[in-house]
Amino acid sequence: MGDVAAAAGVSLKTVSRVVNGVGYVSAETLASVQAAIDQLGFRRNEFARQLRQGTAATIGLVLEDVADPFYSVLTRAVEDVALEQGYLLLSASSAEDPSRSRRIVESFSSRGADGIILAPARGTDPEFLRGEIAAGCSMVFVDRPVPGIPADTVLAENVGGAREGTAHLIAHGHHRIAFFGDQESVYTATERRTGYCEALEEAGLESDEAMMVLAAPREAPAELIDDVLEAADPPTAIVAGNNRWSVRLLRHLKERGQRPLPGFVGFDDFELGDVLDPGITVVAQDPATMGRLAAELLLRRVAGDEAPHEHIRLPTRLIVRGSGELPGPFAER
Amino acid sequence: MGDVAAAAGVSLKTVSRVVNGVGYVSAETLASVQAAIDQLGFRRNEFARQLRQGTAATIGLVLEDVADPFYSVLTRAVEDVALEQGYLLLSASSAEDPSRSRRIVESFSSRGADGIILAPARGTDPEFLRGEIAAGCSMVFVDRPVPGIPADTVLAENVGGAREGTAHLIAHGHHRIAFFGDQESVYTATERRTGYCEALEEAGLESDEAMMVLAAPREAPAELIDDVLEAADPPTAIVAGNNRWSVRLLRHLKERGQRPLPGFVGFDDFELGDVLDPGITVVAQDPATMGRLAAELLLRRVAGDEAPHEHIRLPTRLIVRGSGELPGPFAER
DNA sequence: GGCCGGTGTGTCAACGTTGTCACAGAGCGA
DNA sequence: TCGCTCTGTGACAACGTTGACACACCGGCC
Repeated sequence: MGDVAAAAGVSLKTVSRVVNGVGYVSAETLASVQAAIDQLGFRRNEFARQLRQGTAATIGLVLEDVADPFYSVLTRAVEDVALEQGYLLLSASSAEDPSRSRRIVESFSSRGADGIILAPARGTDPEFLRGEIAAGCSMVFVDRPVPGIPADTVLAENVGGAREGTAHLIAHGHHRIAFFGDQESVYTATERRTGYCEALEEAGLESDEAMMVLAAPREAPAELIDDVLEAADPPTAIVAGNNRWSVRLLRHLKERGQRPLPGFVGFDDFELGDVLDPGITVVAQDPATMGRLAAELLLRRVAGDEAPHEHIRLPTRLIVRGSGELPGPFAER
Repeated sequence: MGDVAAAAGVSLKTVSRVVNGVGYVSAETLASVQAAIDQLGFRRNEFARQLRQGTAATIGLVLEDVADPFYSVLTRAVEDVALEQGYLLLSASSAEDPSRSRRIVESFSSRGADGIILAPARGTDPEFLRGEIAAGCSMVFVDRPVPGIPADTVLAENVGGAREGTAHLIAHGHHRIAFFGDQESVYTATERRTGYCEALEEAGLESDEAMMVLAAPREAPAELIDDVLEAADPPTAIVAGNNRWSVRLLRHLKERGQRPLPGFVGFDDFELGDVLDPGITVVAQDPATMGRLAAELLLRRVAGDEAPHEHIRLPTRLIVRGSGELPGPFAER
């Protein structure tokens, strides 16, 4: 900036005014400064600006894995909001590892993130997060909350959605329904299992531990699935607790050549679910809206909004495509 | 840092030494400084550090759309390399819009990105990129190059892969094969079409413009597809130029209830391609390796590696699953 | 004429860190 | 004893920007 000032024969401050478009600058001064800027290829040094201003117009996004379509769609929505409002977005995958997640949050926060949208990994230390918030880094939780932390949350209607999906199978004549969800320590997994159990109970059906698998879909051994499918009293229908489990199970069923196909309802939609035959009935979430709302909420906080914390529950939507309507043994006709 | 120094009764510089673990500090001084740091919850201000050091240990990643599974997997791989080497990753989707892409690159670069991995949007101004590189921001192009720019590239074997996929259909008795690819201005689209044309030519088949659609898969009207499928001399097989087109076409074929199913080979693998019936034969790329190699290459450049630019071509792999082996009218038996 | 607000420009300090230099004591070999 | 290296610490400037403040000029109004 000094060079530009010298070239244009003005003071540093005047160049600063031109660059930022604030304050009074005469037309001719402006022109000569602009010319000097263009000629020298000057670019404002953001580090110095950030240091001086104490802010970086940056937000962070930490979620389990960008390669998961649920999160990648959410990421894109956050990106769009951030770009629109002139914020830079930092993002990283926690890989569901609390220490990696913590490292990421620390690095974002020390790099001046004004706020962070966080899908907390299971086992995240609440005290740590509390400290970050106290240090001035706003937080919005998406997909999963951390109980007792003063922050906004944007979650899906996990219990209600899973209840509806399960009830849908029951209504089509299934009484013996298996549930496959993520590890017990994952919030959404237990919420959705709760919804599943509620639906069974409402229908007067007994829930059976042997019909519930809670494990990481990527790591669960195939035997775990076979144990359920080949139980003495096997299920006639399946509820998948997330899109990873849906894909895993559908692949497994195809490999087994399972016939007749069990009734199937997946939580969270996934690509090609409509193209499979039968189409896969799902309880769809809306990751794009989730991301957009979280980003807008966070940016409001960053801008100084002190209103009470919001706890948004996004409704789910049952999309009927065939697999959830395969008649069970107790179907009316 | 001043507060810590005061609390520990030492100079600023000594605190700096403790924080960075460089230089000589006596055990007891270290202990008292550490205590002061912990007590005050001190965190180094990265802005000031960056200003002083002139670097931010940051790299950027700009691609078309994180919500596209190809790019989301690539992103995850880049993330992992960056994290491993202590770099922060900035990433954003260009939405295939040159001006958005440019804005993103500028913002990354002015925020001190030491280098950028770029999947250049079609129509990206080479002069602009040249300027960024001259300004000290290393670049690695993934998926698509920008001709004439001094930078490393990591690309897929587009021509060879498409040729192999098309030849595979021909070998199974198809002589009339349609090609659906991205807009003509997209590098990979024309490369893959070239491979497709080469395979036809090698087999002594005539290529027919009416059998080639080059359009954005999201925006192409359904009639465009129907025009091809319902041509006077309709295709018996289809090559899809990317995973977006594969999904679009498979959905379209299902909606039409098209029978018999045309032979089908997709460029780039996609989730559930193996679960569909028949399984979808694809020419698979390896986005994770592409991302990893690009990130490693970029970090080497950032670290000062001045070796000649590398131009890596990642091989593709034909995965046979059924749709590409449906016999065509000229099948031998 | 004196005062005012609007316009245009410059000086200076400060943001928080780290590299350079300086200094001082201890240990040691010549 | 001198000079050397190793250890431990501090003073100070500099990174490039911007906010606070000061100043000077102009036209208009009482």
